[in-house]
Formats: sequence, C-alpha cells, structure tokens
Amino acid sequence: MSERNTPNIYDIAERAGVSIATVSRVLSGSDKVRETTRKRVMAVIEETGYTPNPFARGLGLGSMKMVGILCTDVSDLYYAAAISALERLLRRSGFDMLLYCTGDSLTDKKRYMGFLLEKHVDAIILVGSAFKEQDDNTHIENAAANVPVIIINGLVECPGVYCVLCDEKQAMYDNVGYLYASGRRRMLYLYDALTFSGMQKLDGFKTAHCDLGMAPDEALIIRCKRDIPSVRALVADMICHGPAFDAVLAAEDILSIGVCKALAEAGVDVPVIGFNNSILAQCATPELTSVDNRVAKLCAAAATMLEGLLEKRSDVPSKLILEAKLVRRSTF
Amino acid sequence: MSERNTPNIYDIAERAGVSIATVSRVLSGSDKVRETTRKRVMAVIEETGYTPNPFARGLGLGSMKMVGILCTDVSDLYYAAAISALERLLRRSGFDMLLYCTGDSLTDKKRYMGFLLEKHVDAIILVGSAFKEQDDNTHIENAAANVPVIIINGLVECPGVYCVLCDEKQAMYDNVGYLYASGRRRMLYLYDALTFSGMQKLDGFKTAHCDLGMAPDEALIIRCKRDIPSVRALVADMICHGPAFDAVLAAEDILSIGVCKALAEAGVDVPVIGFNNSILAQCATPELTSVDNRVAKLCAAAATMLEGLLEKRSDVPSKLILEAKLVRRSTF
DNA sequence: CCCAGTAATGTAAGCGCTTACATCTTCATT
DNA sequence: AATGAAGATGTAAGCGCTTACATTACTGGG
Repeated sequence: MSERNTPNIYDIAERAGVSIATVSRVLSGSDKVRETTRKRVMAVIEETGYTPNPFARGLGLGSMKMVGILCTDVSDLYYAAAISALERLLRRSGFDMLLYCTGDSLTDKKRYMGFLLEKHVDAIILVGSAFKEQDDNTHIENAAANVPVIIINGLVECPGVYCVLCDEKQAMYDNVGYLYASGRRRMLYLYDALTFSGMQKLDGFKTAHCDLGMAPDEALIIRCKRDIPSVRALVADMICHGPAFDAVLAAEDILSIGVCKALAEAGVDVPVIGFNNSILAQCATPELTSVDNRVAKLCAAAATMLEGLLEKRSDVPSKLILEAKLVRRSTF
Repeated sequence: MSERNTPNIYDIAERAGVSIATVSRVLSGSDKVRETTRKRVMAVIEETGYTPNPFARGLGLGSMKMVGILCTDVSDLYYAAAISALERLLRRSGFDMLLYCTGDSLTDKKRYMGFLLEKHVDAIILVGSAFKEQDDNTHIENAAANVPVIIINGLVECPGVYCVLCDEKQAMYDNVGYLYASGRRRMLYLYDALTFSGMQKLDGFKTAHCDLGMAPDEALIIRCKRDIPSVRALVADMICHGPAFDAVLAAEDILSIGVCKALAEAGVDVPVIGFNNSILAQCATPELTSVDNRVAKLCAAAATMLEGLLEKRSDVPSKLILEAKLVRRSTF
C-alpha cells in the first residue's frame, strides 16, 4: 500500500490480487463476482478498514445519495418532529439528510433551493417551506424539473412535485361544526401566518360558517403575533372590551396557550381548540384539546413516496391527503 | 457546448476562450486573473448558469464543505433550537449541514459517527450526543484524530475535541442555594437521564447540599420518565404519601410541567425551578422559573470555534464554559 | 478433446474539478 | 531596444471511483 493516508481502491485491488473493477463490483454488490473472489476482497477491505471515497463515487454516479430538506424553522416543534421522523426514514433507505433552514423569506427559499440543486441531491423535501399566498412557486417548479420534490403539508400542483398533506381545511371545518353543535355562535379565530396550511385552516373556518348559515364575523378573525404574551394581552383586551366571543379556535397550539392564560385570568370559561397537538397541548393548564395533523404519518408517507420516485416507479401518486384527528382534552 | 445536460468547466473555458485552469481560478476567487479575463469568464458563467460540480470539486479538494451533526433527538426542543442556530451559523461560513439523529443507543452513535467520517465531513459537532457515565468515548477520540470534533454541552477531554458548555453544575448548585436562603430544606430533585449534562446537574445539587451542611436525602432524588403524566402521578403520590418536600428542582422543563400540574391539583404551593428555559416554561401555568442554559450562545461559540479550527488557528481554546442564568417567573 | 457459450475478470476511458509546473505576456529598467 | 522579473495563462497529471468493452477462464455438448 502506498503511503497515502487513506487506502484507495487500487490498494485493495493490489492486496487482494484482483483489478479495481472487481473491487468495485464487490463494493456495489454486483452478482458477477465469484464467491471466493468476493470473500478475498472483503477480507482485505475489513482488514484495511477501507471505505470508498464518496466524492469519487459521487462523481462517477452523479449522486451521493443525499436528500435536501428545506425547512422554514427547525426550532418549531412541529417541524422539528417532521425533521426527526424524516431523518430516521431517509437513513433507513440509505440517504443522508442535507438540512437547510430558510426562515420565512421567499428570497432565501429560492436561494437555498438553488444551493440544494447545485449539490446534486437526489430529491428535495419541503417542510413548512410552502407557501404564502403571494408566493410565486417558480423555484419549486424549476427544481422539480431536475429532481423529485416532495412537499410536506403544502400543495403545488405541477409535474414532478409530490405532496403529502393533512386535510386541515376539513379539520377546521369540523371544529366549527362541533362548536356549533354545542351551541357556540361567536367563535374567535386566531392565526399568525398565512402559509398554505394557514390558509387552509382559515378557509375551513369560513366555509363552515357559511355552510352553517352564519356569516363569519371578520372582527372575530384576528391575525396575531406568534407569541404567548401578545395573544394573552389581545384576548384579555377582547374579554374586557369586546367583541364578544363564546369559543376560540387557534391555528397553532402556541396561540392557544396565550388564549388559555387570558381566559383563566379573567375567569372566563369558553371552549378552546388548538392545532398541531404538540407537546404544548399537554403542557397547558387546563390541557388543550387540539387537532392532530399527523406529522409522523405525513413523513412516513413522504419517505415511501420518495423510495417509489427514486426507483422511477410510475405508480407514485402526486398527492396524498390524510385525515386530521381531534384529540380531546380539557378545553372542549 | 456539447450536448451533455449540464455544462462543465470545459464548456465555460471554450466559450470564454480561455483554459479550464483560468476558469477554475475565477471560480475559486484566485487573484492571479486579469480583471478583463475574469469579467469575460464571469459573463459566460452567468449566461450559461454554470455551477461547478461539487463531487468533482470534493474529489480534488478532499472536502465538500460539509459539517456533520450528531444529535440524539432533534424533536427535543432544546436540541432543535441548537440545530436551528447551528444551521444558520454554519451556512454563514459556507458549510452545509449533514444531520444524523442517533437516539440514545451508543451503538448507533458509534455507527453514525463512522458514517460521518466516511463522508469526509470537515468537522463533526455533537449535540446532546454525549455521554452517559458508562459510555466509552473511543469513537469520539478516534473521530477527533481525523477531523475537529466539537461537543455542545458535553465534555470529553482529548486532543482534537473541543467543548462548549454551560456550567450547569454551578447553576444547579446556585438553585439549591437560593432555595436554601428562602428557608427550604427538603428539596425534591427530579431527573430523567444521566447524560453528561444530567450528571453535572445532579452533582451540583448534591454538592450544594453538602456545602450547606445538609446530607442530600436520597429518597428525594428521583429518576423518572420524561413524560408529563408519569411525573404528575409521581409527585401526586409523594404529596399524599411522602416523603415530604418543600421545593422542587427538575433537570428539565418538561419534568417541571408535570410537577406543577400535580402541585396545582393538590393545592400545594412550593417553589419549582425548571431547567432549559424552553418555551415550555412560558406555557406552564403558573409560568415556570427556569435556568437558561444559553443554547444560542453555545452554538455561536461552537461556530466561532469551528471557523478557527478550520483555519488551523492555534488560539482555539479546547474548552469554553458559559454561565447559566436563572430566569425568574412565577414558580419561585 | 474441441469449441461455442457463458461466467469472471481486467483494461482503460471517462466523470469534472484543482493545481504544480511550464509557457507566454507585460512592462519597468537600463 | 534588450532584459528580466512579475504577472497571466495554459498544460497535463492527478483525485478515486464506475462501467462499457475486451479478454480470459470455465463449462458442458458434440
């Protein structure tokens, strides 16, 4: 073996008395290698602790088996759960995860998407990176022309883009129905961002009202900061100065927390339903009833999809919608 | 240009009427290129949308500017915050983040550490992946022989391993002091895992007791499941059946949540101090006083360290300890 | 025992870049 | 205008792998 620091395929070939092609075949699990040869090569590999250089392999193959993840905010509980699930699933399929956090800026999303493509990843998964209403999704469409793109909880209908999502519109629609059935007529709706998911939920809220013959009161549909004290102050103020409400629907658990605090302080008891069913729902006092939008399942579906796509199977659905599920606790 | 799908450096060279070496120099920002030539080359690059192939570059350079992250659990709030901060900081320095989640298994930690090395990352950062008492850290030491290893909130003293940590022992020591000063003598200590950090805190708790002339009561030092209902049940039981306690210190905010719930239900009012100062502390009712162990700062320090290490600077300290800070809210 | 046919292995040409070294310009000195 | 030195550019040899194609080693049927 030469005195380079790490052995290369030539060293292995030499020591095993074969050619590099044979070593490569052993490495790639090709079947056209005699069993005795394979054993001999494997022995040398074990003995030297050789591992193939991924860059060289990447250069030859055009891929390093990496999947790029574009996530708005990993520190968000919901996304963190998604990343965690995805990592495990990807690794199981032999892919590494290249993680990019975009924040909310569309410019950054586009830029990072570009970086990911430059890295020649095998696929791109978007987690929470889609899409305010005003967004243009050209970067996604472009990316999809080169590599499969999977969107978790977002929807972009375009060839090469595959979406797994939870029917949050329906979930919110149902929430309104439940509250209506229990006699509520003036539901407060709190949201912080009009992402794709945010719009779905808002839409569900409004549609349900219409279908129930109520015009949604715009004064009860409030956009607020994603921040406990703000929401708390907001709700406290509403309790004192109106407009009056007799139930609260929040687009995110974190908002509900602020709501609950304000309600508790004022001694007001109205139902509250959160969204995401994160750990926060269990932390709240009283414990928060919340919609479970199935991160883990979404991610598992995404992983399955990905495998299908990379095997170029043609039976991969371009859209997959899961049902959400209301988890009842103490606030409704 | 040939009819390959992506242009390569030869295409650019040809169209710009220079050699590939010059293109490469332009790309790498070398200064030995005449301004007019650079302009011409850049123009062609823009025009064609050429981006250098990262595998080829990696092969030549021996690096793809990637940093491997080994994290026990990204879905944990504390780690998620760390990952988020690190990603931003790494990207700023031009590194991509290769994320591995190990879980608690030492076998997996070792295995994944190996994978990371095989990928020829430029550095490895451990987030929460160190170290139960019984762990052997040979994999870390081996890795450090090849590539800088940075440990966030862990300590392995070994050449090539750099640690940034928060003085959690001192923080817990101080907690005991504060409670002692307010007259508490029977403090309940709850923890879930004896990671490095876990051991530090426990140590601080015990040492403080000794220094204050109290023998820590082992019956008040309890290991529990990291799970709200368990803790709640545990504490509820203790309230009824003893042993008696007059304050609670928890090693993690999530444990404190269970504590607070049990206390509230039983109408018992004793101080509680959590640890991590995560969002959970703000969610709790009453809001939880908690020790802030400075994730963001730790990560920033790690990033700075990393830059120093990759520039082979010799002034990089091998250990950096930050002070924790108690954030007072309603439970103490 | 020969030969076609197949299985196993080897040869060598990429993949797209970096960079040491060679070559050619430029330009200030004399 | 001749002469270097310094600056700009080109040449070509890797980096370590994959793989099409060529070659050699086997196999059983005639």
